[in-house]
Amino acid sequence: MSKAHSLSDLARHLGLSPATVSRALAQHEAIALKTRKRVAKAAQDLGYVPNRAAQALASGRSGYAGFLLPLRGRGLADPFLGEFVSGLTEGFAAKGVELLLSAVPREGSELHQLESLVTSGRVDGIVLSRIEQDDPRVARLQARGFPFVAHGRNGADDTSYSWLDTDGRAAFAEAFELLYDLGHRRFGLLSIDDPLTFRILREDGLRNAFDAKGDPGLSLCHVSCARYDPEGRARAISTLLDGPDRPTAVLAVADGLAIELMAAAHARGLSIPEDLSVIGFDNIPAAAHVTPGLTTFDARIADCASELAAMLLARIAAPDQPHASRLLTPQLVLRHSHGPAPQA
Amino acid sequence: MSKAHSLSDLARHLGLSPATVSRALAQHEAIALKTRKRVAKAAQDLGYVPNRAAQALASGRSGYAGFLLPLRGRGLADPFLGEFVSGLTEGFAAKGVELLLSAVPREGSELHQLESLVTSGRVDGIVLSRIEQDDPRVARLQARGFPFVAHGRNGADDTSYSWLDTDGRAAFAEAFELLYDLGHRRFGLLSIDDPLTFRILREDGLRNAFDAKGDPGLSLCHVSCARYDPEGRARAISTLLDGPDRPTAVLAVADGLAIELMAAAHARGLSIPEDLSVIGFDNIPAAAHVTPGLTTFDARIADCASELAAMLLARIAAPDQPHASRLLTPQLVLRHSHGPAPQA
DNA sequence: AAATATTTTGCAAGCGCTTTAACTCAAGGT
DNA sequence: ACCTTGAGTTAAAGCGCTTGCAAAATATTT
Repeated sequence: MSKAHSLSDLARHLGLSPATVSRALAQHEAIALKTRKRVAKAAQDLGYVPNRAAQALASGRSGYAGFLLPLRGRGLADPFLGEFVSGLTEGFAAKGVELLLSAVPREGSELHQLESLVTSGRVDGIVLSRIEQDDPRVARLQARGFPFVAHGRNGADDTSYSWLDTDGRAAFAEAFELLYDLGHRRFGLLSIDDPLTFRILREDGLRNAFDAKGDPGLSLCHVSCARYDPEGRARAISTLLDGPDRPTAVLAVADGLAIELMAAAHARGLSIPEDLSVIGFDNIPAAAHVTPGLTTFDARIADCASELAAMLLARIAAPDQPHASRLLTPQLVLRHSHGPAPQA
Repeated sequence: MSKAHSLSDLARHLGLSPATVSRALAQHEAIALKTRKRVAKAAQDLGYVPNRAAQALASGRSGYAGFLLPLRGRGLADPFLGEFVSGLTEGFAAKGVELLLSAVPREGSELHQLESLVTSGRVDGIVLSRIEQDDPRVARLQARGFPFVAHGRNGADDTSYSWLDTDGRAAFAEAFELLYDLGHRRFGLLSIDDPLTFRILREDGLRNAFDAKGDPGLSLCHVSCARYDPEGRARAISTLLDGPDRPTAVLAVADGLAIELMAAAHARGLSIPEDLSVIGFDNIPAAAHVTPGLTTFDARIADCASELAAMLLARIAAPDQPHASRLLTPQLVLRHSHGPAPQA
């Protein structure tokens, strides 16, 4: 049994035309079911695997989905990205699509990369993560009419593209209520200063809940730092911990920040949760391993990612459908980094 | 200035033939440097980006490198894989190549996946990680004469393919000496039971150093567990910790195992390093964050990965060159999980 | 100036597949 | 018996690029 290396080999072997074989393999309705089965069997037996480049060239679709991996920061060693990309890969794999990981150089322009990814036809669609306010990537892709889905959204009810997001606003409000009920009155908010929408929404959630109390005894110390600047983070944490009237409870917009805060607190001889309650966001694996376990919100990152993969494939298949959006409510994971406010 | 969407558009615009433009963009020597510059400028100005599928089809090279991501286990949330894939992506990106992440389904066959990846022409080369003894993937790829590089090696001096490895044998011997000099005599070895070569080499290193002492007062308790089985790990750890003559020093073949061991020891009221010294391998980020900091070997995973990327590209470019191999010596990172043996 | 060497460019043939439009053939209708 | 119809199949035209070979243009030699 000789191997079939190309469609026409296979067609010849079957006594059919390449056109029919191509359609049969693609499960076209027009081809008799019997023929389809016969072709599938022969393909299997002869070990025929279609050439991807030829398929792509002829059909105009590459069969790949793209993700831009920022090399700034920790890359996939960032627990968020690791889990996210893993989830994407799995979500796409379920539909036989592979993920093209395109690295954004440390100093390079993400937009330029996007442009080339799109116009070279390397991918049929793109997943964007960590959406910023008025994200230029979104604008660019929209202008091109290129299929994409985003993890995160520009405004609270943006329907101009397809997105999936975790309701950080509700989550932070919930966290505030929890801590308030535990007697906390001096709050800290540890955030970042990029225009990432997730931190803005989380901050909003806290601030709204805070303001809604109308309690004059309440204070909120909001500090933020650059995302990739360890010293900046240390400074922000120091502002929180070393100022007068140190907060008794701090919400951090991401687990990584929360964990750093905990370490800094320990270094200062504070104990958690007795002296300081800390709540994070995302539920990265480290949150469970740290001592005490970090109370945080489970964003189910991998699930979000595979859902996004499915959404993208749907968009690619039907670009004219209205945009889908999905707001997931993260579950509060109660561990041991929060507790009653210390007695004054 | 109208956009050039295809090579021939660009050629027409320049008054050259597509052939010349193609060669000019590829920096062929045969094309006058002046022409090359002129073409490059025009391409830039008109925003021309070559179609990747067409290039691939015509040239027979896809321009992608492949990596099989096992979905079993933690995917990229596994700190090793996250760092590794990050490093690969970066290494390839440096040469303008992208990484195709092909997921291996939880229950699927990695070999089948490999086969299809290769014969469909989706990738020009493949990076294999976590090599096993007599790894079937290696055999398959060798049989096909398909370019690949491996992280890890079959035997200590295998020259039948290109690999890069971390000298775990030397490392574990070094760790043993360190602990021996600190007075430890009862040793534990926490390993896994897959036929992965890295654990075999590390075990070897320890055992050789152990045997070389010829000290009758020395004992070694070697336990192992399945890689993805939490209960199995717990059992193995229990064997180590709860048996008679508990070891005073344990080497774990991977940081993850070491960290689990530390947690289990803490749970049993043992303190580290007073009651038990622990040394791991890889230096994953968590090793630094755990308390006490884990003494381990820095495998510089990301660097290995980018080096592997470069090696693969070299192989793809010159498949007939002799195989390269590289043995890196990991640095011992002294933190606080090891110390003098407790007094009997 | 002719002949030869050298550099530079172009022609044309694919690469292996998809897809439009057309074709064949057997069954059903009148 | 003839036309219609629709199911099943195919011929042929690309998709946008690379590349072997040949041709044209220019430089060098005699």
